[in-house]
Amino acid sequence: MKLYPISENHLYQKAYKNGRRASSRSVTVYVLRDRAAAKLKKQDPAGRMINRVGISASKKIGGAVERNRAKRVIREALRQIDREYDVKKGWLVVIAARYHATVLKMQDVYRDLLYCLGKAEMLNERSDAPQGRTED
RNA sequence: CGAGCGGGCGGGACUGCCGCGCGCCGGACGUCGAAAGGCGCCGGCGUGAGGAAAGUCCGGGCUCCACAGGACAGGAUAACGGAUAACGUCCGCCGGAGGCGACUCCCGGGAAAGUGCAACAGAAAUAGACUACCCAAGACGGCGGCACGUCCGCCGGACGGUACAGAUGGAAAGGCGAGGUAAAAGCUCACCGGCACGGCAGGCGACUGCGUGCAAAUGUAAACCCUAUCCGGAGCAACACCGUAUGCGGAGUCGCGCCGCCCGUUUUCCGACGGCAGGCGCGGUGCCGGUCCGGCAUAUCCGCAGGUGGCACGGGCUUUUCAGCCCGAAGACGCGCGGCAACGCGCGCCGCAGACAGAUGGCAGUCACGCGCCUUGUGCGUGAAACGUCGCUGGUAAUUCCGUUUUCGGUAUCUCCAGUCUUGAACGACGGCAUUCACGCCAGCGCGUACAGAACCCGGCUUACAAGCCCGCUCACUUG
Repeated sequence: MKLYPISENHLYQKAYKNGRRASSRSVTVYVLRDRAAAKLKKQDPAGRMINRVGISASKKIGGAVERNRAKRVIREALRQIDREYDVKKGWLVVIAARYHATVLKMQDVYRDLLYCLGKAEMLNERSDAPQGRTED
């Protein structure tokens, strides 16, 4: 999956204010239905629905090295989840890193993120979902 | 070996799978398009963080503001000589301070232009006279004398003279000695110290040594200040271009006075009122990012939202034009030469990441290094203890030989007992698939591998930094 980043600040504000929220010890996830999803689908050369994702790591969790590390780990976890599960499309997803995201291993962040996405009702039921990983 | 001083290196490595940014190539794919091509997708190749990328403290390049005006304000620097594109950086050197020394220092204009401040203590704080010392001269008072005067002698206090002594203080207007005096004082002299010099010698110079002269001079300039030198301001969120048809926000299309054209209302006219293009003056506003002077502009302008460039070395040439070639460059590396050094010159060679929610990663494994465990080990080594054998010491019984009448003494062999780490004495050698302990090594297991992420680009400074390694020098000792 290619990541489509959110660059507009007001979209972050909307997601924080109006989005569904789910948090764990390493990440907090905000999701909000993307009003521009249809337009983006039309613009997309492949004509697919996409999620726009923004990963936020504040200065609270550390310096530039720690913030980058948190973002990379979260991005990698999200990539694996997207490959192994059926994530709903057409949403704004904002993931805010918390302090533990800088310390934990990717597998731990993966579990946290999966839990949060499930709680935010972003996962479609898929019969082969949990076992899909092994079949690959 | 020990204790230090100065400088440098280093910044984990590899493999597999899955990914990311940028560039190039390929594609029979998707989409937009008339096409060229754009955007995407798939595949391949190349490339992709630091010594500090950090702090943003200095200096430059570059960009714009009016190519940068005048004055003031403000800021920075501060011995001297050099290096450099430049610097507050670097090198050398001078004086001072610290250290036995290697060496170090966020030590370095002016307090004989002015203003200020100097707590406490102390008699006194930048000048004075409290205690103290002194009556030689002068003044005053008292007493006495006679030759009675503008006289002489004695005494007094301190009007007066002095600043030697006085426990303080960072500092008491040089120190110490001699002379000198009524008492004293650089008042005079010798030595030492200080300051000055258009004096001599050395050095490019700061300065040093010598000489001559002088007696004025407490500290503080990280108090104001003065002197010299330098600095226009802001920064890539600069700035340029394309879109600005659009959205949002802000300021405004102006105020007063005078002149005056024209129009309207009213009016018989004069005149009054209103409108309006223009001119002049004053003001306002904006810009010339501190202020003033001076200048420009005055109707639309400014800011924020998008994209491209800046910008990933620069420039030029060319029918290989998504390419090729050439030249240059405060840049990196190597060699040579010059210089004590910073550094310079010449030659060779390289010429190297680039986003805009921000790429350079995730996971697994192997190895390296460090630390811990080592009651994880049929592991290895060393040491100690224990054990065994031999030796040795003491005792003991028997036997041989010698001395001896015998008791007994000596000597050698040997039995048994006790001992062989501190004693009365011995206090050593060897051994092990075997016991215990300690240390080290090798495996094994576990943990750790720092500080930290380019954002226009260079030169410095400062700060952060795990383990490890190297070079030069100093002091102390000669075996703990």
